[in-house]
Amino acid sequence: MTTPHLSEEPSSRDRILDVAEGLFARRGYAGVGMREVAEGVGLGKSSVFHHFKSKAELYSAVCIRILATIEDRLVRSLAAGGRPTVRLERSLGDIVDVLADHPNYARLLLRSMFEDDDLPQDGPESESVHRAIAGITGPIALLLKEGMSASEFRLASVQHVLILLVGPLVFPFASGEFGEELLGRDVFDPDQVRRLKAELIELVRVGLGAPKG
Amino acid sequence: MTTPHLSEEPSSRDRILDVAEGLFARRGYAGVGMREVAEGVGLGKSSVFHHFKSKAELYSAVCIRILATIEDRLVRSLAAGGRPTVRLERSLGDIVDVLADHPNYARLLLRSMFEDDDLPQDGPESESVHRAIAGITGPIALLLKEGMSASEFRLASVQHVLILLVGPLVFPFASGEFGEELLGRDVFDPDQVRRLKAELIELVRVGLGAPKG
DNA sequence: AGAAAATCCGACCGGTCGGTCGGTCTGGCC
DNA sequence: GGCCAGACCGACCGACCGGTCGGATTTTCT
Repeated sequence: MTTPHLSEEPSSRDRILDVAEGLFARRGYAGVGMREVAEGVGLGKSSVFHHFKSKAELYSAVCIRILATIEDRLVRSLAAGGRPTVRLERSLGDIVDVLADHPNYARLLLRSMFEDDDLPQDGPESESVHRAIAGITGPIALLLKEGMSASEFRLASVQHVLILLVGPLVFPFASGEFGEELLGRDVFDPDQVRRLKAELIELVRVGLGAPKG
Repeated sequence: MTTPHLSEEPSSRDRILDVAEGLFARRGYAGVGMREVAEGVGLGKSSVFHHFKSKAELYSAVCIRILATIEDRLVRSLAAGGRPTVRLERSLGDIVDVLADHPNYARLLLRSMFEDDDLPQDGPESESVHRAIAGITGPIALLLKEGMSASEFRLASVQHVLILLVGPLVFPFASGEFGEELLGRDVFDPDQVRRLKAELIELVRVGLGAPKG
């Protein structure tokens, strides 16, 4: 890999990831051709295969980069301390910020959850994806459990609440036309993001029976 | 179309829809070939094109059938009367039942929300899909508004709450491996469905500040 | 300078894609 | 009988698919 000459434009590898991320988010794994990715970057198709040895590997790399970004933000958000209610609200808000800052993320993540079928089932990169997911869900599960133990949240099944939380967190930013039609505005409009975030946090806070954070 | 000789097995058209529904749900629009659909039904590819003049039309037909099923159930559920809280809980529960009874539905619906891109943007069948969606979201929005006016629900932005509700309703049943790993059990296991439904309704009821229904 | 390594490319491969075509077979109708 | 409409099929089309290959070009190291 060529060393980027100090604060230069991103490497070809990163630009491939950027283009692929957008395309996979819009059209899904099967709907995107490597030729298309290459043209988007301004390279020949063979050059893309030089950086990623298969389409599946490229897809995994895109997913992993997204998951790592979210996990990183989540870890920092949780480490900032506070009561469970405070930490939960801050975490949810921060994840919303990440999703709102990167319009591709929510779609791609949702897609990736049910596109296991046409991907290498047990490759080494699939392992990385699983670890990254666990790195996100794990801490949140712990947080929920802690909050319930401390009687900040009402008692409930942690796993079921967790799987219920993913939906409202991710879906709005993946909903595209649907959400736009429902809100009458672009979902990624800063004002809509703000209101969506507020309503989400309020719904979760009240829904878990937590005190005002 | 051959007249089905009174209470006979489903027509070829319906069997094509059944097969296509499963395939589209598992692998998405671009990931499914018409040849594959035909083989699944036991017909030649040309025969499938005889019943649906294009792949896009077949996809739309599958979506419309699903949306119609849900809308039908929702309308009946809402018509059964009761206070807003009661009607909302019953509606959510009934929709969960539909999604749990048809494992393809949630995935296909979620997929269809962000696969607009590679579909005929403004065809006549896209119109039908939009009407069907409006037939589902509209009544629920009304219900939310009514409940807030009657002070059964806390005041909030109806649109934002509505878009937040879609996530937890649909996502768990589309989550596949992810949900299975999180719960340790198949999401469609009757026991899991029961608990998921209960947690969802509780989360929404409490989250909207509604009294016990 | 010159070798080695990284990057890039055009041409090509077998296979599959959505879709079309001409035609067969069946059952109902006059 | 003759006729027609609908269901069905195999063969085919051009385009595109993921992936490979040999070689050209550039960068880096010594």
